[in-house]
Amino acid sequence: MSTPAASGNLMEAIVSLAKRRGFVFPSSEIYGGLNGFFDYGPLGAELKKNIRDCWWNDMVRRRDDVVGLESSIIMHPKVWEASGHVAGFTDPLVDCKVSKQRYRADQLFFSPVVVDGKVAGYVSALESENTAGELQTLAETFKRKKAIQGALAPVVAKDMTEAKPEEIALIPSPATGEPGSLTPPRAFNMMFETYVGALRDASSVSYLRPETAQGMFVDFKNVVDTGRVKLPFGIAQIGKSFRNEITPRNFIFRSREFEQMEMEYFISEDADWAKAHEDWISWCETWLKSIGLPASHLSRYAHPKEKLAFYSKGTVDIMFQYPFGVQELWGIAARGNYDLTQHANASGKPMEYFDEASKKKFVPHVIEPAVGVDRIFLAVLCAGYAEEEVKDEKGAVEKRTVLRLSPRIAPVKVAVLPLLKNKEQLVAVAQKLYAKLKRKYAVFYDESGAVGRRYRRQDEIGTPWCVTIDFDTVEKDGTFTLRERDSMQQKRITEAELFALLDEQVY
RNA sequence: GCGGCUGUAGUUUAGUGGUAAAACCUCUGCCUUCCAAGCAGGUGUCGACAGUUCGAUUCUGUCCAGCCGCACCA
Repeated sequence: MSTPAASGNLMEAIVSLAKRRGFVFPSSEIYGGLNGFFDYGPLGAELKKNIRDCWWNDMVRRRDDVVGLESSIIMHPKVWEASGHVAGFTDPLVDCKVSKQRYRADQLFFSPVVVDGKVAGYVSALESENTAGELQTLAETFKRKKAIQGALAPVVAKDMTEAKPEEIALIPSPATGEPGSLTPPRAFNMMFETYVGALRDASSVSYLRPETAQGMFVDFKNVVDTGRVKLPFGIAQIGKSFRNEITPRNFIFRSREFEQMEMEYFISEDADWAKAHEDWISWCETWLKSIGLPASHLSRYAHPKEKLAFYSKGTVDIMFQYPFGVQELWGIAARGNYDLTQHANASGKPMEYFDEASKKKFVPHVIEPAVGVDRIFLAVLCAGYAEEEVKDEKGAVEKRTVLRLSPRIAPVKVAVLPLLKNKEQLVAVAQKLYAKLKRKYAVFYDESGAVGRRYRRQDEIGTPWCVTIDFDTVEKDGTFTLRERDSMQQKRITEAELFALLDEQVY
C-alpha cells in the first residue's frame, strides 16, 4: 500500500519531486527567488496545459451553452471601482505592537468612556454578535476600576477606520487591555498597480486583474450581440490573475500570480437559481473526478448566510483535502445580478437582455464557478503521489515512487522503450512506433539503462503506460508489452489496440 | 507583516577560520531478453551583499528565500 509519510513530509516530498523532475521551480531562483511566484518546468507546463485543455474542452467545446472569451489582463481602472475591488481589496489592518496581534480595522471596535460629559478613557472589543453590549460592560468595569464618580453615558461603538489620530494612542489593545500599542490602520491593497502610458501619475494608474470574471461582465453585451447566445448561457475564460497576497503560503496553493478558470453562467431573473447553482456544483465535482481526484478527498462547504456579501444568494466551495488541511478548491457563487448592474450603473451602458419568449427585458442573474489551475495542479500531485514498497525477484523490498495521474492530464501518455538499446532491430521498431504515436500524443522515448529503471522513471512523472519492444515484436507477431503504471501488470497488445486504448482514455 | 527555526551539487545530507564530501539523480561508453543490476568515465555545490580577519562556506550584520506559529486570505 501507499505510505505517503506524515503530512508535513508529504508536502516536502511533493515539492522536492516537483523540482527534481521539472514540474515546478521557484521563480527567479538564480537571484534568490521571489516570494509568491513560481515557474512551471517542462513537465509542469504539460500538466498545466492538460488541465486547462480538459476544462476548456468539457466546459466550452462540448457544451452548447457556453462560449469562450479571452479578455485583457489590464482593464480600465473603472472596472475595478465598479466591481468593488478598489474598495474591497483595501483591507486596513491594525497591529498591536506589544502582543503582535493583527486586526482588521473594520472588525475592531472602540468607544470612549464618557462620564459626566467628559472622556475618561477608551475601551475596545472585537466584532461579535453583541459588540455594543461588550463595550458597555467594559466601560462599566473601566469606570468601577478607576473609581470614577458620575453618570456613565451609553457607549458609541465605532470601528478603527473611524478613529481619529489622537484617539488611537488612547485606545487599548484587545490583547493587552492597555492603550498605546495599536498602530493606525494601514492599507493593504491586494491589487498590483501599474501605469499605462508614458506618464506616471494618478491619472494613469491601472491594475493587473485580481480575477478574470470581470472580463465576462464587461464584455457581456458584446457576446450577446455577436455570439448568437440565448439564456441560459455561459461565458468562460482561462487566464492569469494577480493578487499581492500578504503571505503566500503552501507552495503553489496561494501565490501572487496564478491562473484562473472561471465561467459566468447567465440565467433569467425568473429562473430557479438554486437549481442552477446545485447543477453547477455537481458538474464541477464530476469534472474534478474525471481528471482523477478521488471523491474521498472532496467535500463541500456552504458559506453561512450571514457571512455572505449582501448581493450573494449563496456560495458553496468544493474543498480538497490537501496535506496541510482541507482547503478551498472551487468556489461556486450565486451572485444575483449584482455585477452586471454595477457595470450598468458605473458605465451608463445598459446591461439588459431581451428575452424573446417572454418579451421581457431584464438584467440576467449569474452563477459563477471559479477555480484556480494551480490549485488543481497541486491537488492532483497530492492525490496522486504515493510511495510504495515493492519486492524484486530476490524478495528484497525497495521503494517505488509513483504519481498516479489520470491519463487525461498526465504530461506523458506513453513511454516507448526498446528492451535493449544495443540491438538495432529493437531500436528501429521502437523509433518507428514512437514517431507514429507522437503525431497524436505526448510520448516519451527512452533507451538508456535497464528497462526496470526506465519504468520507474516514468512512474515518478505519472506516465500511465509504457510499451516495450522486445524480440517477440520483431521476430513473431509484432505485439509488444504494455506495462501499466498503477498495477505494474504487463500484457501483450497490438499497435491497433494501443491506439484504441489511448483514444478511449485520453480525451 | 510579526515571532521562532533553517539555508552546502538537481535531490537528501556530512563537514571545515586555510575556497569542500557522500549517496541518489543526471549524462557518455560497455554490458544487459522485462521492474531503480554491474563496470568505466563525466557534469555540477557553500542563498546574496557587506563587515571582522593575512585568509570567511564557517564568525557578525543586513537582505533574500524556505518551514512552523500568529494575523491576513476579495
